[in-house]
Amino acid sequence: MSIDVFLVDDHRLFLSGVKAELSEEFRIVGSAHDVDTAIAEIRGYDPDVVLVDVHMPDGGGIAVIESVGETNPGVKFLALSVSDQAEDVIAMIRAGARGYVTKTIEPPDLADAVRRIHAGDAVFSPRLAGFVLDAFAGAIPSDQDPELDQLTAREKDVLRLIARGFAYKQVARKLEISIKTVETHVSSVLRKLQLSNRHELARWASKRHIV
Amino acid sequence: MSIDVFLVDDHRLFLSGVKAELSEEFRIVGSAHDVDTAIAEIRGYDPDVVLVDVHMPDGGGIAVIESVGETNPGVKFLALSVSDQAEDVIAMIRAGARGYVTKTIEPPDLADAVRRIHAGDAVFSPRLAGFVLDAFAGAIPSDQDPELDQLTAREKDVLRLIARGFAYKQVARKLEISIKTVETHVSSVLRKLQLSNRHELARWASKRHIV
DNA sequence: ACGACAATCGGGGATCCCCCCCAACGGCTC
DNA sequence: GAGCCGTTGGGGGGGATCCCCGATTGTCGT
Repeated sequence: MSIDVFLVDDHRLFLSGVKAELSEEFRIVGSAHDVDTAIAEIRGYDPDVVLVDVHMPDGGGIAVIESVGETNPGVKFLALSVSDQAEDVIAMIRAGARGYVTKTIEPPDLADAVRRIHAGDAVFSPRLAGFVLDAFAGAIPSDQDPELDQLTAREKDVLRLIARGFAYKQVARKLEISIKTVETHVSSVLRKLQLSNRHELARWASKRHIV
Repeated sequence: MSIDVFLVDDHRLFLSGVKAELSEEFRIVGSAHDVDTAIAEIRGYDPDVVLVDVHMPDGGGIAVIESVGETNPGVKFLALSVSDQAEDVIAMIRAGARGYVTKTIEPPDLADAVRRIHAGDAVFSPRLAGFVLDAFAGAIPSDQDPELDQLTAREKDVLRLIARGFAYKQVARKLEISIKTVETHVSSVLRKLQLSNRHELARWASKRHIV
């Protein structure tokens, strides 16, 4: 029941270092130092976990994750990089990586990370954890705004549609009421929320993720 | 150099179970089974890690995390709950928890989680990891949209201001150009992005986090 | 030198948005 | 029943937006 691990890194020295450190505990089924052979070999071996470098020629780790992900959805990826840049982390997670650790990691911690990735965990270096948490927290505010409570049900209906960019006429048609009624509701909403026009209203709504 | 842990759970049986399992490895400096005493005692003990239940009377874990977070920013929180509902996870992370695990966790894994939380890691149950990753991936698209490349520099300037809710007149004043020029740019942008009016444009921009 | 294009500006007109005024109906509370 | 409020609708006016037409300047590449 050992875990099959595949390594991808364009620095061969680093590759052999990782291999040496992990081979005691895991079965290293293979390794590659460029994107194309990595994709081909991972498809063949179908390992449990792939450690993949972020920055490589010909597309980097993203290309590997996206290509393999389509054919071998069971393979889990752990990004391993010198970079702790937000955009790199985001890009890898978007591509489908289940974790991201920097190369400053200690060998025992890396082994632990591989185990956790295989168990289904998400793994991030301590420094990146806070960043990921912040982004996650900002992702879906969604809580009840007390300001929304001052609005009546119908006003909220109108607000939602206005926030989506519909013209008064379209809102009227969707709610099956007259344009004049839509105007009345919008006026009430603007007054209650202390806004001056529908553009500010749309902005107010988008900031609150009311869509 | 042992880790000081404080426990908060309104179920005393569960509380003593956790205490029994963790007391070998960690120093359990105290525990509480309601929100108010939890807040008071955590402030006094200033532990390294607090295990806190999500659902409790008088505000639940959120109240504990938010109150203590203001006075003792060094305290790290691990949410421990029977619920794996997305809204619970989001609420706790927003409050300031550094991790969230379900109570189905095995004792050794819980001990491991406490260690990782203390080390600065973010910890999530395997089932929650995918959810958190998805939310994170959606949080900041931010990558280069190929559609943005069709726009000229000036058009993007105008787009940014329109997206912020400014009227043409205000955009004109800010960019020190005529209203007519603003209209021309907006028209080009609308045509290139296949949108029909400035409201859809504002929405298009807000979805892409162009602000 | 010529064409292509970005950026600037304008006229005119159709439509949309915003804000006043107003009023009717139903439901609720006092 | 009288009053309050939500929801519905209307008139009219002034400003904002959108699209059609046009134009000039400057830069860049062939």
